[in-house]
Amino acid sequence: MREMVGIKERAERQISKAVIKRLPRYRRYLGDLQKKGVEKISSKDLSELIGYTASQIRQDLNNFGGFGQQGYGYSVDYLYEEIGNILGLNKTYKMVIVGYGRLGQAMANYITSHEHNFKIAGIFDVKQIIQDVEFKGAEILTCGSLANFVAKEGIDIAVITVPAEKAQIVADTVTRAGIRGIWNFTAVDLDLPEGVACEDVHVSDSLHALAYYMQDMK
Amino acid sequence: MREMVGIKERAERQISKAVIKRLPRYRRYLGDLQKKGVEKISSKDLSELIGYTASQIRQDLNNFGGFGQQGYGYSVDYLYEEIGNILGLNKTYKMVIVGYGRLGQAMANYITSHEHNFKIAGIFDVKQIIQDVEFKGAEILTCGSLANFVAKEGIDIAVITVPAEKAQIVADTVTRAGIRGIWNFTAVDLDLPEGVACEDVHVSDSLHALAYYMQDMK
DNA sequence: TAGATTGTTAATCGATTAACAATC
DNA sequence: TAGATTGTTAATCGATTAACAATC
Repeated sequence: MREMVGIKERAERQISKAVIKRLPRYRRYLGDLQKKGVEKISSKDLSELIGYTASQIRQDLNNFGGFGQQGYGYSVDYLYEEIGNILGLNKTYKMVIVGYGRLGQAMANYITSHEHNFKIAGIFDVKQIIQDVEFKGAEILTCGSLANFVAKEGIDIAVITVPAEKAQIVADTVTRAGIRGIWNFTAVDLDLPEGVACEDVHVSDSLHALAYYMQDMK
Repeated sequence: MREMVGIKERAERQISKAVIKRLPRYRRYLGDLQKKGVEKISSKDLSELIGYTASQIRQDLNNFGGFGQQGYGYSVDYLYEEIGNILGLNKTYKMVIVGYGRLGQAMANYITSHEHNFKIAGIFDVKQIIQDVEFKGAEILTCGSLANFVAKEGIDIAVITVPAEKAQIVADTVTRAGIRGIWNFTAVDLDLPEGVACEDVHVSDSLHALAYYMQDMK
């Protein structure tokens, strides 16, 4: 009886943000190893590579299951795959990019060439863009049709690369249209309803942290 | 005697990354309040705005000094300024952008229009770029002249927006030329000597974390 | 089998929150 | 002055590290 409570608690205990932030990094290093043809790795060796303690690596992974084998280590292929599954990278996601300035273009490029689980279904901008009217199969449309497009096409993620002042209104629009995730590149913390996931890429905050650490240096 | 040890320890104790990451965010909210003409704010009210506990806000700030006034709260102007000082935003920084693809262009735009403490002194790319030969006063040059430029101009920060494969070699180049900080946009963890600060903007990791949180939702 | 290395529990460390005396 | 709110100490909570039994 006590054991069952323990198991239940584990299953329901929600994983801390710190752990989740480390998962893509593990996966990245495993991908590199894979490319080098490495077949297995121990938490100790991975630790030296990635810079977390072996203990932390094992703890992190065991939040989700036992992926290793005693006396052997972890299969690189298998662990790469499993971390992908944990992250939800066994699915594909339909995206819209909202704001097709240089940053929007950069992200469109990046996603199509490097993130094969993420498909750009549409690109939106206030301006009707003349040249480059289609981006590798994705339509480029004006913002007026955004809500409709998201709802009709069942878009999962909106990439917000508009000027900061327009970020919230875009978020409201896509939220009402049923978006499930927002990838926010503006220097604004969006106000979102429950059930909409959001990841912020606050470049400004990052730059200011860099300035801080540069002082420390000298 | 015991007290002095206490004081010394405080002065030398290094502030945790978690605290530093929150500082730009505090400053951002204070900037917003400033624009709205708000003159003072209590840790309680700031807490409601920003989503950290009042206790945490006071703890964070008191790592660096007592910026408030009992019974009153914090002066918005003064605290904004002080956090800027803590972050090192009372100085200006000379930058180079290395890699002038769409992402490099986006960051050049962003920095010149929003980050007035950061000056782009030069932009570098493998290709000799014909049109747009100068970017608001910054020269656009080929990578061959990068090392020389960094050393001669006394560049503080290199913004690395090249393809991942070239990130480390660029880092080595600017490091040898005496750079003090690197703002890294590639999906690579750079190997850097002591004394060079680095901030990573790993968009891929961010996107994969988003995928994770979307599962949770539904 | 013996050696290696995991999975997991226990110990430690650090960060967050609570509480309250100091003081504006 | 009385009320408000900080600065700071103490308590709590959570995350990381250490240790080791399980086991391949």
